[in-house]
Amino acid sequence: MSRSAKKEASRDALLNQGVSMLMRQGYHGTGLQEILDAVNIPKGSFYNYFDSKEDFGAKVIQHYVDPFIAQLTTHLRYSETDALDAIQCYFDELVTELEKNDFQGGCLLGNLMGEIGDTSLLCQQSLQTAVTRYRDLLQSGLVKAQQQGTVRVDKSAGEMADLLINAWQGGLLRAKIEKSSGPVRQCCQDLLGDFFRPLTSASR
Amino acid sequence: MSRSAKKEASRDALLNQGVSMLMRQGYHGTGLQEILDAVNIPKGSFYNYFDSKEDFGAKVIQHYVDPFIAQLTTHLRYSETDALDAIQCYFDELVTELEKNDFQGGCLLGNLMGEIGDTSLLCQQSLQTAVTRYRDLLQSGLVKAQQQGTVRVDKSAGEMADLLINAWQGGLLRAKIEKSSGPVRQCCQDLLGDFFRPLTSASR
DNA sequence: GGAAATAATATGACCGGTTGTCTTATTTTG
DNA sequence: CAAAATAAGACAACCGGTCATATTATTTCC
Repeated sequence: MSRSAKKEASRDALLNQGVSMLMRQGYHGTGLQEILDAVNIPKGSFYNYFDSKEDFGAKVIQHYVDPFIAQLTTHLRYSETDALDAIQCYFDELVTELEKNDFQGGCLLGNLMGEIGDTSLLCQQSLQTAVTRYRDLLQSGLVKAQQQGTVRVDKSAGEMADLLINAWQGGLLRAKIEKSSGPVRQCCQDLLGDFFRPLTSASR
Repeated sequence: MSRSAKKEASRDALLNQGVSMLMRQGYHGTGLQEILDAVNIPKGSFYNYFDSKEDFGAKVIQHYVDPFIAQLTTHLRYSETDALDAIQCYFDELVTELEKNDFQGGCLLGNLMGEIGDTSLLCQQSLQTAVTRYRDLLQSGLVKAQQQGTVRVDKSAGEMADLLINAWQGGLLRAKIEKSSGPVRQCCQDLLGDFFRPLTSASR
């Protein structure tokens, strides 16, 4: 294994561990030592990979959101006929994952927005771009669904994407303290299954 | 001033300061020393008022939510004819307050749910009861609005209360990192001004 | 090609500061 | 004066960050 590849592997291990620990214990609730121990990397090496804890946090945020972007992208790609269904399937997967983890953690973006959203400028910017990336992808999916006639067109896809993300975030917080997937399930049902639907003569 | 009244005053000062600092800097991001200094109470005295930092956090949560309950209750009381309007006015006030604070802090409940929602059982329970109190009050307002015919009846008031709270929480997080009241305004408009409205022949 | 010199990287002890908590001492009260 | 409330300060543990040193890699020279 080449030198730079090994370095990249260590970086990745730190980021992965960072995602899981920051999500569960928060930014200030997680020490660097704790993360480094978990992946067996010496303390002194940390600053070979990242400039500071704050920089690390910002990188962890980007690392966290990548798989979600990929997952949603996949769903959207292989479901050209029914984008709304693709979105629903995607969120169903998230719910399943959440249940598997006993509702721990929730969403790193939401947690960090609340904790350090206005104390760390670096992380704030990282959170902004992460959320925007996610939002824009969701918007593109909703645009497709609009074109397919499964989603109402009298509201902009962007507006609906925002609402869905916001309600999902809030639902995740509730799910976390109630230890139940009820809140997130209901939120998806209310929006994707009702509010976003086009008005037909038979509806409601 | 009686002895117990003075003690109560110190307790209150600590709780008020706790609300403001925990909201802005988070639970782990705020030290007891910092809070105590701000209200000029010696460090050694802290444990005369609270059992531990965790206990303090739980009490701060309850202390935080009280004014919101009172504020919403007032709006609902003095607006027997239009409960939906009362709810809208209430949220408008919240938006104004948020703008006045330059979008800092957000909601203590949301922030702490994310940060310590599944690491501190004590705070988790406190968060649960606080959110439930708030939700139930909002639900009662929506029931009134349903009876007044301004809110659709084919969805339960509880379901809508949950959705509103969740979307509001998410919107607050977005507002915080975008430094804009857009997200929360839009969220209120989408739900109170559209989704919750009864279906009339002229709508949409 | 092999040895010596040089550069680059990895590391763990250590820094000043702060954490939450507790024991001990002082002050206040009835 | 006894009892209870309050304050002081010590405590060990931990924080993020630094740095001299040890290890490894690369280049230079014969």
